[in-house]
Amino acid sequence: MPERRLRPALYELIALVGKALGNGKRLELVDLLVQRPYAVVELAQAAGLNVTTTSAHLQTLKHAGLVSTTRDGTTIRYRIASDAVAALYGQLLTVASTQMAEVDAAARRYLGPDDTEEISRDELLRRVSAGQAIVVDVRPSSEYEAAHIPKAVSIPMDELESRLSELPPDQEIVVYCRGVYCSFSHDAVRLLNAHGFHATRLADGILEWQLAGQPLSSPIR
Amino acid sequence: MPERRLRPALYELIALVGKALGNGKRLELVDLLVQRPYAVVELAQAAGLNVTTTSAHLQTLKHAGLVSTTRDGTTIRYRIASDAVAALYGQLLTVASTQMAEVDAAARRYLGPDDTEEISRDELLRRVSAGQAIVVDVRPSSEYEAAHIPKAVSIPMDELESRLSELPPDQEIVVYCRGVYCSFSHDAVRLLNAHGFHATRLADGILEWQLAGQPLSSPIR
DNA sequence: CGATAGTTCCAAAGATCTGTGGAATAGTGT
DNA sequence: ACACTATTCCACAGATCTTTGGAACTATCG
Repeated sequence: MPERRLRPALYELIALVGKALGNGKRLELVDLLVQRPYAVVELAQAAGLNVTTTSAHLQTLKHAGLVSTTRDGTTIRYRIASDAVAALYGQLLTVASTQMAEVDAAARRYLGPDDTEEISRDELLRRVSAGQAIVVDVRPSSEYEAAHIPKAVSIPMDELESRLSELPPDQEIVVYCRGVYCSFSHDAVRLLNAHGFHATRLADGILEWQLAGQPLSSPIR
Repeated sequence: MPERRLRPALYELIALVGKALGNGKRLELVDLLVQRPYAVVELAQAAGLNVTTTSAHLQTLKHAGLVSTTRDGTTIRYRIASDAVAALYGQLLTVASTQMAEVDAAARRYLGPDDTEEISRDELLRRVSAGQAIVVDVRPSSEYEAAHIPKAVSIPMDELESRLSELPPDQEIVVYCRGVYCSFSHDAVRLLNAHGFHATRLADGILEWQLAGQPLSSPIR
């Protein structure tokens, strides 16, 4: 049994998955791809990278089995390879936020002051089914179209200020976005409350919603 | 809002967790630490590394929040930081094995031919409670002592051949070890069957058993 | 208090990773 | 076939990671 050589080789291969998750820019890409399939140029712009670099990162993710591709004419669309990958990413975020104090500190800096009220998934469901609250999805509309929380309406963050009149002034508004570290929902709650609405936000986002096995609405399914 | 700089910083911090999982030797260390707390010298020997390198890897894991330490006299014992970390490692193995064909191939090379019968966790429980089978834990006895499947007996792999007389020749024997990629159980089944026993193995190991929420026996708990 | 065992710190060499322009490739539409 | 768009391949410079001996710490024990 020549296992003295085979075991390190096996673990080195598994480590490719870890390596793929070991770069901030790649995590930003995964963060987007968990929401919906994206083309390379879109990802490059969203992550603030040039296209060549983005392509290289995507190759890394692909070799690690985390994403897959489909050709659509001249563009190539990358998507998350399976639900197991989304679960892995979610678990990575969980570990990072619970085990690393620095992550928590950086998250607070990024998301802003702790001045917004958050509610749990169950609480959201409860308030919505009681007719107490309406749910607003502040992600880009393309992500809303890919999948969203049932009954949520789509008002992308960058349109929110100009579409305030569509919202009820006397009903609670629950906003949500991509995940725990998505800043849209924090910003949205601040904006809404500044305009006299009663807004709260889902504590995490649609990633965690999905991983918890909650139902989603999506066009084809 | 200067989030243009804060978001990359946040993801770069989270990526430390990925980086920590992005090295084969560190994964081998995590694989051991999931079983029980270990001292640095023990880990160095088990992973085939010199102590300095092992210490450096452990620092990396610690900074990523994956392991924690306790001092015990002059030795420092490393342990997995939380169940969430074990779950993350388990999910990493799941993704690697389901999404990367090369991992599967390397696993087959390492674990040997596909000549051993495997059974599921539920099947193990069924056969044991029906009195059909006995369960043998072939991990090192120290790991058995830390936690094991209820009713399992401990016969470490390197003692198995000399302790065959302790086993019932006419009853099914189910062996298990650390996890999916642990070779002990495969080798044990081959050895037992070669000596005329009827042996099968648990498809994965105690890591997956624990992550599935199955009960464990351990001295203090 | 000096000797010892276990661990970490330090510095340096070699390997690997990251980001970048420029060139190459693969479909689309004219 | 040609121009055009989206993506990937290539090569290189700069940064980061890995491994290793040797020195420095820290708790224990005689």
